[in-house]
Amino acid sequence: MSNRELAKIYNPSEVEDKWYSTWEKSSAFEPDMTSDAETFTIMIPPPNVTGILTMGHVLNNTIQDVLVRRARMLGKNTLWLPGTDHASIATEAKVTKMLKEKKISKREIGRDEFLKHAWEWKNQYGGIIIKQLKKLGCSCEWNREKFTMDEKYSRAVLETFVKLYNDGLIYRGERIINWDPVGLTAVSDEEVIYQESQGNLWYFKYPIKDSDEFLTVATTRPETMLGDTGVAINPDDERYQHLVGKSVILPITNREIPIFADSYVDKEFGTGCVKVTPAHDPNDFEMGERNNLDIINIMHPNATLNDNAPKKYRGMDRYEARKTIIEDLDSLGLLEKIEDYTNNVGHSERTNAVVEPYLSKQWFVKMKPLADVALKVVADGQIKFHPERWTKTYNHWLENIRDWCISRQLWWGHRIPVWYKGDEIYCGIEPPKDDGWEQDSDVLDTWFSSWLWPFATLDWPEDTEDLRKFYPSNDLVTGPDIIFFWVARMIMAGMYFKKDIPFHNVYFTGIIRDSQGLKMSKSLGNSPDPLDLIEKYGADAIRVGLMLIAPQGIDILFTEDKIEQGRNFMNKLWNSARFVLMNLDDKLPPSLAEIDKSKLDQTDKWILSKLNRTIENVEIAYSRYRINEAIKLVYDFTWGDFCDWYIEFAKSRFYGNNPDDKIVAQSVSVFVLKTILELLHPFTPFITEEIWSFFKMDDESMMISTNWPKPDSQFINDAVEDELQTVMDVVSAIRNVRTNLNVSPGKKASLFVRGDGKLTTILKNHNDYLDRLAKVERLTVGEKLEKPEHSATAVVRKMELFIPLEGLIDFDKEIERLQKQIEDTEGRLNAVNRKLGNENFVSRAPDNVVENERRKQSNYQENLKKLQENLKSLM
RNA sequence: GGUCGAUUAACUCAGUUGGUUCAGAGUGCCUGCCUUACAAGCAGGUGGUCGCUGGUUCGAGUCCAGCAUCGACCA
Repeated sequence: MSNRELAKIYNPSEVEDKWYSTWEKSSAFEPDMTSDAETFTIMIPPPNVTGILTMGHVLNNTIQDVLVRRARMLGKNTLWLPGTDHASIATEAKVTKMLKEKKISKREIGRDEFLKHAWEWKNQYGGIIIKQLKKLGCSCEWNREKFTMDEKYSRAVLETFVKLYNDGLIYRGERIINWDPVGLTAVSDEEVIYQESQGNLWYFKYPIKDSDEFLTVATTRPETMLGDTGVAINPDDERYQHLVGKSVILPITNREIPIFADSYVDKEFGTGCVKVTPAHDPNDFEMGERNNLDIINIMHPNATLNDNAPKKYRGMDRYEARKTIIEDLDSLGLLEKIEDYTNNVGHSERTNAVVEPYLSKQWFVKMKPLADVALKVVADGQIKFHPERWTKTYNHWLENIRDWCISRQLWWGHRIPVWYKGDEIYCGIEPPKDDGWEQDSDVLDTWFSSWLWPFATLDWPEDTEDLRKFYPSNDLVTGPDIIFFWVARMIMAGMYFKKDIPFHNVYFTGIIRDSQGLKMSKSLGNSPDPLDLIEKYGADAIRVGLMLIAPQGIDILFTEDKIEQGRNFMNKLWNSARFVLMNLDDKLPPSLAEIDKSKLDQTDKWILSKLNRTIENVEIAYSRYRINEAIKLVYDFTWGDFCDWYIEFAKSRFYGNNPDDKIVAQSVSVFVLKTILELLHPFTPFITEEIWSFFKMDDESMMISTNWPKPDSQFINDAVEDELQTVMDVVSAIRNVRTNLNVSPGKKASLFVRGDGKLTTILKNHNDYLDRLAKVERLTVGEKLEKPEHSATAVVRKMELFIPLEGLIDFDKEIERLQKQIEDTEGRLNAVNRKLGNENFVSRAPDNVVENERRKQSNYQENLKKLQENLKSLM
């Protein structure tokens, strides 16, 4: 114990860095490799190496830290493994931009030189977010920090590629993929974000060959008509049956293309005739395959028109070409009409460019076999989702899974381990030995490395001790927005490569929004910098403020006053500790275990009962992953029970003249405070460690490695809780009277209580407390006591309280007050009477429920009678 | 169009298995207090037909159906 006093106001910045480095120095975050204790593992969702801390990260990582710190206190061998991913597209874009500013062209310097710059950039700016997580208090095991492009990790990525290739689950194919014409790379289906936009539907007339007739097609992308190689109609469509087998002359190009029937065509949409462009639309591509159509690619990778287009259009951007083609068809008299049309346009997640469906040769993973296993382990409960409803989304995606395009036309990432020589293909971790081979120039999708995160971070495929000890992990905490990108794929990878689930529980957080309900984003500028908030309020305040409003999987509207609530709570806790400390003698009191239990005051028993009840409920909350409930319980206990009542009760004993009792009060205060610190530590690590240092005994460890409190049911005592509740109700009633009648707070009053002896004895026994908390100077009780003149009245638990306030009492106010109470009681009584008047209720509801209603009825009746009598005596 | 959420006090949100103070918390607002832990505080108070309409039930904020509004994801 230290003799220092606590400052009047808690100052977080003074203590946070101090404790963080103390923890790090003492290896508090490291697991014990010699221990046989049960392990607890969390793998951090790796933030982008280019990223900075957002409110989303704060939410997510606070939850992880809460789980991890509690597990550590529960004595588990705990590993929270941190790291970052290489974020292929984002990083490459950033580095390219940086080079451009230095007038260096990526293409000119070439791949190797570019990668040198990229690594330099990564080493210099990457991982800022890691330092920020430390500011937040995250107790990650930094010695094991991983990056998805570490040497060992990269090897794991290549290993999985080669295995999947050899197992026939990876193939190369020419398909329509989502092409990002700005990033100049393919992206997967999941990386396309659809946004509704106001467009048009253009109706074009295509002349039918050897006829004066036309056939009208509708399209949202007129420029693709240059690549049309057919026109399709539904086979059941009576209107066009006669045209099947004939052909149209494609305007502008004057190419002859067939009219054919395909059941894909929707009779109701547009005219029921569809222009078919196999090289530029996935559905058209499939129709093309079914019907042996030509494939004509009319675009360069940057979405300008290529040499397959007529000369006039070559080199035009797709939108310029669109405009020109519409004009040209119009002047040919082939533009029938234009309709407004709302369609969903796909944008690249990274560059926001409009994605072009584009025919291209790419690498794919065959997903069906992987998906089936992943479905099973969630369906049979091996992996649980919290909240559970996300399993529906998960199942739906997996049941309709499509193959995963994993090649990216980028340099920053894991280069595809495939080499070509003529028609020969070689796939292996090491390059082929002989000459003449050329490696595939593409890299792999970043998610193709992060889906291995749960085990590649433990140095798989090596059979390491870490891997044996810490896989599978326990909990994954992440946002539902990456359920497909990451969660589902990790489950697939775990089952395929490790033959075991990667984690047991998945906790899906909500998404943080601003007060308008908008998603926080850099471009909107509506996201506060968490570091500013930490600076201003302290990390603990942010953590607790956020946890209080973060129910499972529900979006969170963030405003700074939530953090203020957290800060206020920290200050309250600080001051309660300050109070306890300043009422100790020179040393810590004996521990609760050393105190003779028969010496405990009723208020001691009361707070211990409340405390143990709280611990029990906190346990239940954790078991259900109700993190917000757990913190709320501790918050309410600390503020509402310990500070508002127990400490106030204890003042009588601290300032009284019974030294033995004072020591008991000290012991209980310290015990309860320390238990609060234990319950709070996962949420507010810094302040609790700081306060702990003032109260810890010499043989006790740091807060971070103390034991998690166990509920002790022998302390739970309904009778004592009820007894103290009576006292508290009387105190509240007197305060109410005093305030309403404008009695100055310091003025002492007498109290006369008429009521049952059993109840009034309780008040007698707690006379001191009534005095201290309600300024009751003299207490008189009796079953037949006369109501003193000029007294205000209140009814509490069938007792009538009379407070003589001669000269002070304002009769009108008192009448008003009583009338209000009468009205309130009448309302309650009516409700009960209605219930009991219902014969069905009385005969069919369980006895205890009916009994309870009867008890309420008689209470209300009695109270009402007393209130009415008292009112009458005033009128 | 499909799936899943949300709708409770002026605001932001809790509310488990339908039944005990279940109609709550924080913020705001009103009144009074710098009461020797804390004004980032204390005491007291004002706020609500629990989105709408039906149904099940002795009993519905809670379960079911439909509808409305908002949102997310998917097509």
